Amino acid sequence: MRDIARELDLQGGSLYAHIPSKEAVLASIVERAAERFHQAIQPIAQGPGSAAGRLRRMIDAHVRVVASSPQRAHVFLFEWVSLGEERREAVSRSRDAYEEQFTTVIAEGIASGELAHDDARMAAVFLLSAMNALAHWYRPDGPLGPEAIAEQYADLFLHGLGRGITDGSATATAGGSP
Amino acid sequence: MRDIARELDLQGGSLYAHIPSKEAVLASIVERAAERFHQAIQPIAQGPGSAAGRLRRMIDAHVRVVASSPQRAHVFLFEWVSLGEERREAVSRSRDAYEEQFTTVIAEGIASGELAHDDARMAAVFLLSAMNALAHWYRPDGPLGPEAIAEQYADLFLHGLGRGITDGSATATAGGSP
DNA sequence: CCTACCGATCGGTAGG
DNA sequence: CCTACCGATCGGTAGG
Repeated sequence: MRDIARELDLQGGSLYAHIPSKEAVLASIVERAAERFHQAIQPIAQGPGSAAGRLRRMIDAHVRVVASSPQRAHVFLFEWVSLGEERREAVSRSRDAYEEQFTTVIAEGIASGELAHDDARMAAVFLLSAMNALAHWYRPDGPLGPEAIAEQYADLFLHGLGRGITDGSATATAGGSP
Repeated sequence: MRDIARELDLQGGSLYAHIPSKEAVLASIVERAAERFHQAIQPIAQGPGSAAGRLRRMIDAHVRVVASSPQRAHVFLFEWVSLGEERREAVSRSRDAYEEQFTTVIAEGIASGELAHDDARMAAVFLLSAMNALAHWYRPDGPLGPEAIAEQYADLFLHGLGRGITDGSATATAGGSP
């Protein structure tokens, strides 16, 4: 808190003229970050298009949000556990709803025969786990931009490493994306 | 530290008759955990078998190590960043070597034409990210055991969600594993 | 928004 | 391994 105060040219205690508590600040950061993720994904998940196509765009959107600020993403994705019980449970519900968007699109793809797997929720957890780890290692000055990472992750998720029949959109020479 | 002391029926300060510092204790936990992972994976990676077969067994081994103690895995996988610079860099090298085992097997599979992807390292990061997140959410009393999770993760990694030609070992009714 | 301060807790040490 | 304690730091508050 004293670091934050210094950054604002305030004395430590003076912060509390503006905020109720340290936890409230963390909660605010977490909730704003959550909103960014939801707003990026929702229109795609509930919009038109094949399941695979929507997943590809959802992966791109999610990766972009993480890459746009890995620090903020880290707070949302990993530091929310430090909130008190009440707020932590609210965030937990919000995260469940977010995961559900992925699960639903995957389940739709499975139901239509477009995709193949027997546990849509596990597939969603697998995908989100891989994407969220980006907040640990992504560096804006690294060799790969968010679009390239998103494309590779989409290829890996939709096609794996198997030498299956591809639909033509993936595992190519890694060129233009969505 | 006082919690640890209490658990040992000692006074807080008495701990320091046995250990040099708090960081040394963390380092010890991290290094022992690292060894478990290495020992589980190395003989498989460098042993015989097809690349896909070895990956399947490496995934099973890694998931089992995480599931055998999610807490210990959490310390190794996520809390090593709190170590001082010197020890942190040593752990970082150890983690790179571990990742490299996966990268190598994947690259071998690509070289032989058994697997298809153009960036073996990214594929390894993708896989390890998904598996390591288990340390966040795996519960021993959950519905899925480590074998079932490992099998699903191997299917997802090797075949994705696409409706490609399967090699017969995966995406079946989810029965017996390696 | 500052001054001045609170009680609690932290990792760690001296001396026995 | 205990007693007794160190200096530093923590989130937060009273009173102006």
